Amino acid sequence: MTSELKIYNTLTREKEIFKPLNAPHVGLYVCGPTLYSHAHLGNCRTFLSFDIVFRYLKHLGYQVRYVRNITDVGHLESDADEGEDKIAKRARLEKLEPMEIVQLYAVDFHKVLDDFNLLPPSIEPTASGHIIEQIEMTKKIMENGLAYEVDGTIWFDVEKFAKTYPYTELSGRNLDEMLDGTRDNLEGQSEKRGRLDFALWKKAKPEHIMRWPSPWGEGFPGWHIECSAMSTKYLGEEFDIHGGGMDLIPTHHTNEIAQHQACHHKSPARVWMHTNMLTVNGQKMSKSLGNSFLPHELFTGSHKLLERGYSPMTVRFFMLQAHYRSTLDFSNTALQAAEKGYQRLMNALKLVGGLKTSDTSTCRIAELKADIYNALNDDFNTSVAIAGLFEGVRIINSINDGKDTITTSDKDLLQKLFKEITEDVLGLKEESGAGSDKVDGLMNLILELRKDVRAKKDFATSDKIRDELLKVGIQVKDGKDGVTWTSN
RNA sequence: GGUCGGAUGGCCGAGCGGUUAGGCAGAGCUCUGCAAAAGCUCGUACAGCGGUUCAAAUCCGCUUCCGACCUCCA
Repeated sequence: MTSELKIYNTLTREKEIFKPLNAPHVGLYVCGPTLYSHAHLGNCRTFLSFDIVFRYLKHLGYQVRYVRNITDVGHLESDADEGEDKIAKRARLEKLEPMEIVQLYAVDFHKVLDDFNLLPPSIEPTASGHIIEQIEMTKKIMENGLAYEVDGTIWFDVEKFAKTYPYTELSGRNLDEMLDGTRDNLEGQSEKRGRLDFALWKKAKPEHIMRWPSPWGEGFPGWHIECSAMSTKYLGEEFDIHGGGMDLIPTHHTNEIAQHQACHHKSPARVWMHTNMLTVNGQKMSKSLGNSFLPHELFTGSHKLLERGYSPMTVRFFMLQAHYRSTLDFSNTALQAAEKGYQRLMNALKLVGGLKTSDTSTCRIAELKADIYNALNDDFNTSVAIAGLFEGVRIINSINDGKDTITTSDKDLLQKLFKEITEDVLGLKEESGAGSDKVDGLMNLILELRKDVRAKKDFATSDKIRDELLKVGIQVKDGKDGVTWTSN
């Protein structure tokens, strides 16, 4: 019926047919957030993209174990040796326990992802909960001769590693140029042998709050080792998909692969997926540039660049209208367009169940279904899938207007398709107050009264009801077959 | 500076060798007490300059802009 699922693999730079290592099981690992501040919208886009991957794989019948870590230790501010743990620094500033901060942002993070209707991952491991695994992995890399100790800190020997393994495989960079470009700065970097070397384990300074005992003294794990340790623990030495934001490719993911190979002599993931950045006025949204949006600023419209607020589902739909490997630019007009489109889609979804059926169909539902699945199979092309859905919207409205007809079996197919793609795969849901018994009851009463006054041609009262309802976000529509209403 | 990506109609955004993307906005029509909604019709775009080809938004080259990475970043 439809094509096979193809996924763009950063490693090979092409779309490949997806073949799980141990079907029907699929292992998916995504680099999660570092919890030292609120997650901004750019972060959300990445997790949303992988939410689609997770949902669609499940929809196709795979049993997916989706692991997304939480980084609550490590992550140095710079790779200079006076680098300070980001979380510890923030803790000192706010006079809070590091774990208190982590907790604060973790709660916020989960709340936001829930607002966006992201499915929780199967496992959400924390770095602090896997110190032992990280130490064990570091030991093994040392045994394999690819790491060395300098004063309680363990460094990964990139140049030595690169003699037997393709270190720059993922980034496509030229190793010699990378070494050339940085060699000048080696002075003052006395601890490590090569400028590209990175820490697997860092010695803790006396003032350092987060610290754990290790064979090399008290310290904390390096910036990349957590993902290697945790992905191996929960998904095995080799698994199907590893993902994250594009900006992780040259350093984090490159080093992750290196560590993993140095330890297990094989590459961790078969497919590497990377999402593109969210931009504002053409520039990457990032904390350091100060152009990042917090989700709640977007929902309430409190950000200075926003004219008003936009609902989580509007934003979700907006992001899904672009492909995950393209940049997506954020603006008021784009958001407003998405809001309208999203509402139109949801209205059709509500309409489809009540469509009148006929003996014949004047629309081709099977074809529409194939188009949508082909789009999703083509590297999760939600943009094209949504275009297909809008073709369905047109069909639904047209049947509803009595201009097209549909058979019972076609209607069932269309309804199933709409429900599954919109709700299960794209994760869009109705978010208005509609649907609750109380609101429905109130609306039925109000519309009943309005019907009475209209029968008496009291249009002044009739219009007043309609206008006042509109002010609270409920739109009344007088159709041929009675009155309907929508809420936003 | 090095490396790698982009430039698509008023806006957002797919497509990446030949066929309509889609959404929003705009215009007209139908329906309607009015409105809204919905349907139909219309806008015929691919940064510029060369080249390859029967055929290019899509491939190649050059130019101009823009961005990302090279330092933590989703």
